[in-house]
Amino acid sequence: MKIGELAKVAHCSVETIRYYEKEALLPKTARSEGNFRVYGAAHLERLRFIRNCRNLDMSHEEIHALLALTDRPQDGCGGINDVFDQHIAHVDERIDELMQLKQQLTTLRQRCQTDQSQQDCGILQGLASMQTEQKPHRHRHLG
Amino acid sequence: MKIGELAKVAHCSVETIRYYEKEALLPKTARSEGNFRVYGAAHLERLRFIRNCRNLDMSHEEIHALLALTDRPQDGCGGINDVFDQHIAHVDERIDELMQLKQQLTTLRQRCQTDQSQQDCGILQGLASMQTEQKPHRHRHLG
DNA sequence: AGACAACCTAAAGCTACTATAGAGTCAAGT
DNA sequence: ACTTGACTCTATAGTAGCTTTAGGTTGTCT
Repeated sequence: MKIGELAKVAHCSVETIRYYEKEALLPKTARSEGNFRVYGAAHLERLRFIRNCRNLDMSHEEIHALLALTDRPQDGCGGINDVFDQHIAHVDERIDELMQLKQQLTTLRQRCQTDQSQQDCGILQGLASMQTEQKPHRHRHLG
Repeated sequence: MKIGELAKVAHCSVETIRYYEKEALLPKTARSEGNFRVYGAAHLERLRFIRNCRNLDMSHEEIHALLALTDRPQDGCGGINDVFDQHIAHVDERIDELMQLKQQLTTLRQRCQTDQSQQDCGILQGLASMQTEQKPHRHRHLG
């Protein structure tokens, strides 16, 4: 199977596959005579694994960790569970942050209900006058 | 006021201020004899505005739009309200996505409660076998 | 033989910064 | 006067996870 077909069955772009190879999430493949990448079932399985992890918003770092763990099947799955639990914790944190954010936005939004003069716009007043504060920086891969 | 002092009172880094200038969120300032940037109260106000928007997770694009609107005070604040409403909608969408994600993660997590063999690990089985699907791509600045 | 799709590599672009390198400015202390 | 140290300057690269672009090669069809 060539890269285009793999991309189709795995529902991702050709460029993404080449990118994963460069990032060592996927191994380097054999090449055809004309220097085309050649893939088999094992590659598809690994790519599916990666794409599923990405759909769960895991970072490449987390996926690398998972793949390294699965490369040592004799170790059991405790480490895998740990990576998973940490990721769930990340998602929880981000949800909490966004809920607070929404609260702030809604409160501010209520300060201007109509299309009035900018002078009187409660949103603009709020944005200009709020005390700017430091935000604790968050987990980047969850935005 | 020099850049270091502005950074302190606005609670952001010197580098961020220079970056905002390059991005045209802040105007180019006058310079001192020794080529240092010189700021006044108006700059501080604008920077506070920007930082407050960023704390509300608005993108530079959104902030540019807001600033352009405030540069025409005679237009009223309807456009500003629109930008705000759209941003709130973005946050809502992202919260919904993360809630669904959490649901998936939790379900998957329940498939493996103990440190067992990888062969039997329900999480690994899930990651390997789930149908990979296209995700609608989300608003980048909310992660 | 010529056209066209699919493939190749390398490099730049995206967001919103942060970090680094190397050089210049300025005020205080000796 | 000289040095030290804090602050400033510009330019460049790095971050995550791709996407896009440019320019060239391979393979297939007519």
